[in-house]
Amino acid sequence: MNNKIPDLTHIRELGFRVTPQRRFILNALAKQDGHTTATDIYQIAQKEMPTLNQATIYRVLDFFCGLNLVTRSDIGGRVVYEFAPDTPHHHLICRHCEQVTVLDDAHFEDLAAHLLAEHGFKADFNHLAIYGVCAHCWDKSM
Amino acid sequence: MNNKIPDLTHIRELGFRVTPQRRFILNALAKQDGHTTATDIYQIAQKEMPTLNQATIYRVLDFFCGLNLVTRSDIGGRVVYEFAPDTPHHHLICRHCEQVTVLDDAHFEDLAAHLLAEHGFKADFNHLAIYGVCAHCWDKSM
DNA sequence: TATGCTATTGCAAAAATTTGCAACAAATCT
DNA sequence: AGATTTGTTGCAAATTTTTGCAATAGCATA
Repeated sequence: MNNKIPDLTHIRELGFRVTPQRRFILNALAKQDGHTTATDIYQIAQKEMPTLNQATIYRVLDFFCGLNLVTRSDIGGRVVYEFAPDTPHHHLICRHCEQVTVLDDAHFEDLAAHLLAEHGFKADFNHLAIYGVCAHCWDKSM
Repeated sequence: MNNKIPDLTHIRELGFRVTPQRRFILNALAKQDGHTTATDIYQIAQKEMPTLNQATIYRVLDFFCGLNLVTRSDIGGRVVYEFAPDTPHHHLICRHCEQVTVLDDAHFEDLAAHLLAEHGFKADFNHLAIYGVCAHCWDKSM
């Protein structure tokens, strides 16, 4: 469980505002620790902050993604959000069992250097979703 | 423009059916040559195949993605589909100007080998969307 | 060519997501 | 603390996407 309460104050220096809605949503994501749906957050809000509007949830989620405070990915057809951990990482998603494995960012350093040298493109590999077949499912199909 | 008419008959051998709807949607994607929205297809259908239902479009698009005949990606917040070209490729997307550059699959071979050796994960890097800043925008911001 | 099985479609309703706009409320300045 | 500015929210309507189910139509088999 990801228990640390995310710090939101620094966004003020970027010209944005710290609002109760934003605090609530970021905390909700941090507590969920994993793949959270916009609807998940709405349901949590029904109990703890019933005035929170759905549209706001979508807008805030989008806002956080733009700041890389939150990552958005499409896992198994569902759009899920995740509080962005301090260490960048990625997901290996098995097409068979949909099991998700965390992959360290280090694997992408070579590739990033390559893209910069060859295309002048400064890539930030932020929370990539890589599909394939995991070892377990691969064994079974043989 | 991608003018070749995609072959759909081989899916029959997989136990699926070749329907006019599927043919129409795949051809539409092939003709569009690029990032096509579900709504784009619906609008084309209004003229050329008015009976085609929206739900069918989403279902068929999903079906094609599952077969890797079509790729689905999230570019600038919009979900776009693309007829899967014979040569696998990826997209470099600039966060500033949203310009999309095509990147050859070859860059990922090392990484794929690495994932297989270390995690036993057979990755298929199918049409990745890599975000970052392109050379042009990077220059301007300095 | 006719028949049967069942994958696929259309329809309609539900659910999810986006958008414009007026009201609200953070943050800054006095 | 009060006034001002303008980034954000709530609301309601529009749009997009999903879902259950009955009807349809591929296509394999005879």
